Amino acid sequence: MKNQEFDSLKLQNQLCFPLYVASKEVVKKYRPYLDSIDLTYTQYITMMVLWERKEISAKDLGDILYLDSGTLTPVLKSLEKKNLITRTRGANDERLLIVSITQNGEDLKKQAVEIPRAIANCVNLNESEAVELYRLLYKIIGNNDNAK
Amino acid sequence: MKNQEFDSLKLQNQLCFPLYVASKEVVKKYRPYLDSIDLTYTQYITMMVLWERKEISAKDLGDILYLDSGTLTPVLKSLEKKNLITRTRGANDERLLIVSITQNGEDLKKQAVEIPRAIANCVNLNESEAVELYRLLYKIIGNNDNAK
DNA sequence: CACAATTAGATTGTGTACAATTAATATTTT
DNA sequence: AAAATATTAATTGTACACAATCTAATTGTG
Repeated sequence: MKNQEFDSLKLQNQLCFPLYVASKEVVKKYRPYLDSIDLTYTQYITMMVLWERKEISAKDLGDILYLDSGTLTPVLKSLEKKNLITRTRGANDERLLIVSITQNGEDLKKQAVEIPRAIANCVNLNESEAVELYRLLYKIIGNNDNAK
Repeated sequence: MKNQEFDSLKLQNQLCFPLYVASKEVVKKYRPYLDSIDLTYTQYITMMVLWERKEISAKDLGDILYLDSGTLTPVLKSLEKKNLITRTRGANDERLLIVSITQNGEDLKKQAVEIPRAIANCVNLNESEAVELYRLLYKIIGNNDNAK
């Protein structure tokens, strides 16, 4: 009886914990593939946005990736050092940092294209499970946005 | 046609990304509650194991939490400094670090018991969705173990 | 027993992740 | 227009997270 009131404090009963572990474990699965193209996971998701958008402000990039400038600034500097992106200021608004993909960055896309499939093969969810997980995760993320 | 081959590289099509974001966002929700009892998230999940087990080796703790000694060593030292745990060596095996909860650590449990409910109220999934998310996450984590 | 192999934890180095602060620029208000 | 406010990045400080390496202790093997 008395113990029941503490059951919620068991690791097994917390949704946050498997979320935290699954996230880390899946990111870890990317590492060998990302090592081969010399990107970290954070650099990789940054490049994924650039592969779609070519050019974007650091602000918009942070909104998409859920990362603030404290995280993004060093990531963007390291990508610039690898000549995958350039960092310039906005012409109309000097506060904006404009991130643009370079030819080098574009070329990297061809090497990265095999990665998602390789990962999908590691994460043994079937199609409908993956769709459902995707939906539930975005429900959590979406709720969060509303709270802002 | 040609573009389709790159669709997998869109952030929206990657399962890893919402997993990574949801994990961070949910952990972030814990922060105000954990601040009030002066614990970080990593310290909190460590204490959760201790609230159940009273005493455990650093090795077993790392296996449960999916953390290695590089992460765990400083976490345990900080918990020791707060007098929530003690760190001693195994009597039979000097290699083992035995982590034991203190009375202070036990007392903290009473203050922590409200946290899971508060978080559950933030994460707007209904019961069956939470159960399904839980199952899918552990399927991912479980698969991973098999690969080891 | 000796010695090779294994195991557990600590250390080192790199890279996030984020709160809080700061600096520069732009916008709004009076 | 001047002053107050807001916005964007960069910086600073703390805390993971993990690979790689190191040290000490234990176990396995001949």
